[in-house]
Amino acid sequence: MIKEITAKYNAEQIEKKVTQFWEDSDAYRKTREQRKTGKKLFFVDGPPYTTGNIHLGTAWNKIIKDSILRYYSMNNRYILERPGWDMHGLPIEVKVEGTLGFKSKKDIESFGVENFIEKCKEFAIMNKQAMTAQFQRLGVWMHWEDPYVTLKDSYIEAAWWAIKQASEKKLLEVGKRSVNWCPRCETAIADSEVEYSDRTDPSIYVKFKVKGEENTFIVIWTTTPWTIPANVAVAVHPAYEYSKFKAIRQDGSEEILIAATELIRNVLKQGRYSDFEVLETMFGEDLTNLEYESPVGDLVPVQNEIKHRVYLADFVTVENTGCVHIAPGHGMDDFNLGVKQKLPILCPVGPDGSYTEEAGEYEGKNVREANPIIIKDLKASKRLLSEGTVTHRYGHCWRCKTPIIYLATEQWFLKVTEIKDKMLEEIDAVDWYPDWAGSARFRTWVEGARDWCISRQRYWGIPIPVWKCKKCGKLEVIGTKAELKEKAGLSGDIELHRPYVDKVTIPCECGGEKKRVEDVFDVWFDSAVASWATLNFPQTQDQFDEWWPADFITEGHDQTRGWFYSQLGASMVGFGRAPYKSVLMHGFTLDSGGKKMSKSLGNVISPMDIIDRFGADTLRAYVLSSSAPWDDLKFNLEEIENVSRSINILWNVFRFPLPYMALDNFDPMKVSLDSVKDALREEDKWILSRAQSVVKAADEAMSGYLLHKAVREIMEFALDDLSRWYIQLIRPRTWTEADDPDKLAAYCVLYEVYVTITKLISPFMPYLAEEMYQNLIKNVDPNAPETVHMCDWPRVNDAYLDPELEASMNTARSVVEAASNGRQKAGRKLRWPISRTVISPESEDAAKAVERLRSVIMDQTNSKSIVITGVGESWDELGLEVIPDPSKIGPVFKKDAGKIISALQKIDGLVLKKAFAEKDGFELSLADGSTVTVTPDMANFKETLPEGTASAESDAGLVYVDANLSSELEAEGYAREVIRRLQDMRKELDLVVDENVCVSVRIEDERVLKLVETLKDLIAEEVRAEAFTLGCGIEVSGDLVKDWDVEDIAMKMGIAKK
RNA sequence: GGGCCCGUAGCUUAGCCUGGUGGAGCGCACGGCUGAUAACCGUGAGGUCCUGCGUUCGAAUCGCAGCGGGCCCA
Repeated sequence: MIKEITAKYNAEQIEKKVTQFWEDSDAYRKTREQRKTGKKLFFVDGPPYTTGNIHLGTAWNKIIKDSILRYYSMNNRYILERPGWDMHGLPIEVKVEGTLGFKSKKDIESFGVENFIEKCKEFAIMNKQAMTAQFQRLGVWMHWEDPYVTLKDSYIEAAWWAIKQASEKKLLEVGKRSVNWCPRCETAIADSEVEYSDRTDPSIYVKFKVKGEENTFIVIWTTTPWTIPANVAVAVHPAYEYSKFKAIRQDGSEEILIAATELIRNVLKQGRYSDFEVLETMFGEDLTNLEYESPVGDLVPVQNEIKHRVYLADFVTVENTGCVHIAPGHGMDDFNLGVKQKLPILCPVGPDGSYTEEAGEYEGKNVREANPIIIKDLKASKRLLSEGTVTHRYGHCWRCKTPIIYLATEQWFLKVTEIKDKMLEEIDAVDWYPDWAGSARFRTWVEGARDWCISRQRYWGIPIPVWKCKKCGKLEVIGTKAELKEKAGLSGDIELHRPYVDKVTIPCECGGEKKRVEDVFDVWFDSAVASWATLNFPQTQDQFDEWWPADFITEGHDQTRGWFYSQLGASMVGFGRAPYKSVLMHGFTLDSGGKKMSKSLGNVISPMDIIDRFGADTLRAYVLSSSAPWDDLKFNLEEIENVSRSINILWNVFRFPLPYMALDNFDPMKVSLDSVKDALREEDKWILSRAQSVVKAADEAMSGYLLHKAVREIMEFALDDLSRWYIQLIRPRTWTEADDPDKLAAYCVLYEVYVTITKLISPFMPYLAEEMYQNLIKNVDPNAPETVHMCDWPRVNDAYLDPELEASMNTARSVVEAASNGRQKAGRKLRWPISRTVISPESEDAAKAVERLRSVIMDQTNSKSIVITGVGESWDELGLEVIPDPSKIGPVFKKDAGKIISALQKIDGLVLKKAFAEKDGFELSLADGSTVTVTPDMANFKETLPEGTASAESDAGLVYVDANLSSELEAEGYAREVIRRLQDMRKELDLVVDENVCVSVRIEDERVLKLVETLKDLIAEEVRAEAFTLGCGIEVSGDLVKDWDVEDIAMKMGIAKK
């Protein structure tokens, strides 16, 4: 049977109870199991890093996923969705280093790689467990017991398999390149791991002395003085004009400088020269023979072995000097130019960011610390033209925030540039939500992509499965653990992590021994293989054949460069196609001011705090409804409170009929909607239609992943249509005590609508939906599915759809609002009945609507009758006031005009208007007995309201409220006032709803007393008074006695409990 | 510096694709209701639709330029 429920929505209690229920009933597993015959849907979860607690962004991400999957499941999709965990990589190494107090790789080496790896593993597993619990509290249904984890050997094999594919397809390459390097982590990092932020660096102009020319210098500019020891060339633009000019100082000293002509003034300003004289102009290409001397040759001997020259390059811009310092060991462009021109790739800097022996005098110094020393040396050798600082965007390591440097080192690359065209084709084959996520954003990113540096000189990651012969240099790429064991001649099991796998050697054909190259993969490569790793490929084939590729994935827009990209790249290598068919790109969570949440700004909001305060369903409803998925979400606590209030109303809606239904033993299994068909009122049909329309709208929204629209539609229906309207309309019906069909009809309709709405909210507010479902449906129907999440999504029932009725109800609601407005103008409270509400409909449709919903309007306006005039006609009781027009009367009647005006104002407008309608003049009698003829242009008309009435506009047309009181109406008004106050006192006494009482009421005003006496029985019945004394000067007593002022009439009321 | 997205009332937003007097919710003020009651309803005030220029009879809507915010990149 349907049960009564708690007065207040208590999220914590409900969520606890439902969680327990889901667990006890094995609800998740059964729900998936039940859809086994449905159409398959393969979802791949983008794995969060196991580095700590979940944050608002990851919460939103999982909530979106869960809502969509629940919706799909209810639509009979058989879903595969293992949650994933990204458990390798620098993010975790850096955290573990932090807890151990490590500062560099040396600390790790002395701690022992094996110990370090175990710590990383421990850390990742611990966080995985904590984060799992947090996701579960959000109500997210995924296969938590069997997630995919990147640290498992089987997962590692999935990555190895991919890299072997790359090798076989000649897409894997090893070579020396200039890469982003973190001197703290002592590893290469990918472009995608570089984070840009402002930083202040030196800004220096340096003079490179031209060989064989006295006192002549090329001027370059740099923000990295530490790269000067690695300089091998200067680049100029072939098409720019350059000048050789004499720069003269105040003291008369002179130098001959070379720079772009346009930038001469800048160079002069920087060097504080006072005058100049151009000696010669030329194009960049004319400068290529120029040779120059290193400014630090004395300190860095290797510099003296290099022939420094000027080269041409298109990347040179008209900034600073137009001559660019080239150090191929320390810059991407520099490196490329170096390769092209076969320049020496000088890189006198070690992995820890300190100069090597090659740097001569600077050996051992850290490059950042070396900046001021080099500046000092340049100054000493008179090669420094100017010195300053500049604040610019500079790359930092995404994990430890150390400023990156570029180092030319040996690295492994995936040759993305070779498969780029096919990748772009695949982008077009994928469905993107919104469309521009793929067509604009992702496409632009892929178009600009470079080869992907996938090697890292670290410990905690998937080891790169390449074994290299120490003797002959031959490389061997291993695809699986079995292959490795076979080739190495191993029998027992091995773990594929470092350092264990490093110990495995493979005999080489040449008689030598192959050892693994020491690098591990870029952690982005881990998640890149998730779509097949989660299907246990390459270990098994059947699941892969059955499910791959993914039907759907969804992640934040930062994943354009991340997971959307890495997956596409790896999958192109492995299978030559995209691993996903459709992608929803969602936004970021920002603080209320639109700034990103970060620890340093101190504006981070924990989703767990929100759940503790408001519950998971509230957080879910909030993040889903407050913005379109792809827009950023400005987190706003006030809005959470609003959503919380809305859910409380939904709870009240749900709760409202339960006591009555319980009292009446209403059993929806026995009384079907069909059986009360004939008793349905218009409003019943209306809410049934509305429910269908909402299902339709929600379906439409969900088909484009417009979760915000779906949730808004549903909530609006619950609040606006159900709570604010339908329930108000049916309240009196639920109070009738007899078993009349009218009440039953209301129950049945309400029940039907509740069943629908319970299912509608279930993907979005799964806990609340379950709580409602168990009481409303499972309690009365033992054959119903065990959980609401096993139910089918409501299907639109066209038989209930009645768009015309929905439109009519809107009109009727507008009329009621207008009447309410009119009452306010007339000063009559709703409690006091009015004799008539008059509606002057402006269209046939409006008239029909009002006619059809006459009884609704009558009830809600508390009117004794509803009068509808003809379409377009005014209410015939309106008066017509004549407004004379002095500007027309004056010229005709001159000094008599005043008399005419006052006479016109006095006559009945209706008479005058009628006369004008018949002929063009009216004989007006003046006060002195004479008559004049006035013409239609001399008078305007204004409608006037009868005494005691007021009007307001509605969608249907003008609405008039006749608030004039008859003694019957007045009696009822006072009676209602008395009833309401007695009810108030019953409430105060905390009486049970049907508890009888004894009531006494003293009214001093004789006239009012007489009026009230006429309705004494009604009052007694409404307040359940067994004994009711009413009179003037009587004794008032009881358990509660109160004095009241009712519209300036003093009353004393008492209630005595039985 | 580039790509994409966002900018509408104090706050959160609809409308923008397809041009025609900007609509909600919250908050505020006033009023109402009182067997959902720590709930609910009505009315009102509140808008340079980020700014400027352009297209057009007409621009929140289309175009261009700029400003602010976000993500990504250089």
